[in-house]
Amino acid sequence: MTVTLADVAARAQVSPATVSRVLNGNYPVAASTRERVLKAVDELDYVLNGPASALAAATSDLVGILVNDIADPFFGIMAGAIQSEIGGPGGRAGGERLAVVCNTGGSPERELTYLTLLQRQRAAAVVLTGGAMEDAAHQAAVAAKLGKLTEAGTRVVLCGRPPAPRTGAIALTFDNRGGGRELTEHLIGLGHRRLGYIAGPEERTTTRHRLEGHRAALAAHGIEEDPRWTVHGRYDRRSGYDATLELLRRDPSLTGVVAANDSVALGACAALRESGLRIPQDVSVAGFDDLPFSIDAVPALTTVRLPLAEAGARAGRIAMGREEAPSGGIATVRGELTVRGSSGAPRG
Amino acid sequence: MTVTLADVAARAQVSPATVSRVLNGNYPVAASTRERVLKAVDELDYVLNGPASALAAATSDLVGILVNDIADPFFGIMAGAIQSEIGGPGGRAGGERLAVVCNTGGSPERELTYLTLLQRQRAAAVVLTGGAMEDAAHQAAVAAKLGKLTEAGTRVVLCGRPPAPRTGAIALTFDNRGGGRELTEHLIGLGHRRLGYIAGPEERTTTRHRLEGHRAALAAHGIEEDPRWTVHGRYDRRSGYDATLELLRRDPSLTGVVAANDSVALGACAALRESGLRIPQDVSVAGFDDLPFSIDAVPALTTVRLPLAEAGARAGRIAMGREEAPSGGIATVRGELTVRGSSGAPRG
DNA sequence: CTGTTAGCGCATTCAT
DNA sequence: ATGAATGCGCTAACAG
Repeated sequence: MTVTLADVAARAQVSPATVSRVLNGNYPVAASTRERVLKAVDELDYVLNGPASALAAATSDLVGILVNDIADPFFGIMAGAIQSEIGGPGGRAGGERLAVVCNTGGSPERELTYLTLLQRQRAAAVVLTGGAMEDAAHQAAVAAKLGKLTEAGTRVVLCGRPPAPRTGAIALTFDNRGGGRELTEHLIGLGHRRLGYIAGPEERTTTRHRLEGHRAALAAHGIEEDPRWTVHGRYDRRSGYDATLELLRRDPSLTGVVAANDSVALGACAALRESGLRIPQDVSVAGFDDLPFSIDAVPALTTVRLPLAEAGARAGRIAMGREEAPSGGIATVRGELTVRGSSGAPRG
Repeated sequence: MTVTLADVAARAQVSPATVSRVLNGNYPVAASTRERVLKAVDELDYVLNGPASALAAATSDLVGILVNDIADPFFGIMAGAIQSEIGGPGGRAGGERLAVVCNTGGSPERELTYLTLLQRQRAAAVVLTGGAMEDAAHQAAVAAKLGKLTEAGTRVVLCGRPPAPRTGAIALTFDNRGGGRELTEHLIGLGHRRLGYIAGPEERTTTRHRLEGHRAALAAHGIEEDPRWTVHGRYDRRSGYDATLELLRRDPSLTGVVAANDSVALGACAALRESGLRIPQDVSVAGFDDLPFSIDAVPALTTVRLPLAEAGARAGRIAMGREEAPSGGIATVRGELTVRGSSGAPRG
């Protein structure tokens, strides 16, 4: 019923081994026989059995990419760049790898389960993107899992994620702290002294680092922070909207709102506008990431541009062994302060 | 070196068969022995070999989701919904399926290659999202491939894509034509007679259907279309920006711009604004899809809301056999006209 | 350059 | 309820 390699061999009048060799292309085969084999493959409409092949060769062509939220372009852009370098269909790499993205939805359990599933499949490589959860138990579990993966020969790369020491994983981490600091310093430079901060979910490295950068800037300029000025939420628009209303309620005298990311900033803008406040005349707004839509906000968002596509591409190349890993296994990717219309001098 | 099922069996003092049975859970096993086995699994830190398992069982737990552009939330939202229903980690389905999304980048070759790769892996199901390429040869090739997949027992579901007759694939198609028509009728109702249209890439079903709806509306109201009023581009912001400038150059008297989707509409807004035109007082703008950011445009975008998450979830359930397929294997999902501030009466 | 031989690790009959 | 035996389809030595 289902066509096997043996069928192809019979039709091409060669041994199964020869068929395997022409299919894998990593062994010398006479041009004439190769053609005969290819012809038989075509005629029989044969497709290689992936599991059988993986079992026999003890390796697979699966490459996993883990993302926290596939609906968020932040991850989509990275994932797309990684995938294009993995070389799957149409990629430059030639080999036909199955680059697949797995959506954890920000859930620790799912992250771990996906890692196990990928381990099961004997994945060739795994790339984890975005911030990590800060729960100690979970971090330990992930680290253990990553250690096992690298030990088993799976290349593991972290992209936009803090390093995982002693796991063998290569890390390309974003300088969220530095970016956050630079951004807030920009606002302080404009004269702001009363800044609200809409943070991401607690227990996330990205959230913490960006917030730390913000606070470092305030401290460096002798500005004492009011506890009312910080609100935690999710990384989405709605969260920014709600949090901004809350901030306004707590302290109407704020002259600026710094958001965890661009989506949150967009929600903040909406809330301010609906509250009858002008941006930036009454309140300045800043985001983070510089996603494509940020330039279309009105006014355009001041933000920190993260080279998501570049970082993803590099992570993909490293995962494929086509680029050398950074020395020490860790490289820091910096963001670039991008000033646009949403930030200006404070009122009054 | 690597732990196998046999090792577990030895440690638990049972036969390999028994270990297999407790792991798969679809066979009666005494509670006491089950515990012993599980304990051994835990102690040895055993992970099932996916390829071996798939080979022996002749089925795999892989489910593929094909998207045209993973960086576009249009696809991200659908993919996320599909994945959550597939039941992978944390999904409601219980089973541990590896739901993976593959990014074709809109390339026909990649689409085909991914399909082949998934076929190789003996995927349990495949969901194809978004519009299809209209190249006849490619469509035939895809149809043939889908036929083989369903024939081999892989469930194939099309989500937001036209039906593929005689392939055994279930289709949940979006009513792009109806949505496009309704949208343009809304503008005509406001008094518009000179409407520019920024279409997506040619040779894409989505592009054609939306454009056909637009033209049907014009025809129904006796409006003759000027060939200068239609421009083709990509489904992104930049394309909308460029196309709008081009439209303005060709005919400055246009009173409205209808865009292929929301991202394009955002670019159109930017171009209009930079040209000193007010929205909607000077020119009305409309998008399609109602992606999350559309409500944050200034003014908020008039668009057609597509229930992406709902459709994706349904597609996922059908792919898992947890929901009955629509009668005839085809269901049409309608969009909903969503009027917001970007559309108004024409000037003058 | 090509054929032969032996498993890869597991799921499944068939027994018991 | 459990064990023993067989083979899934392929690749990797090893010969020649």
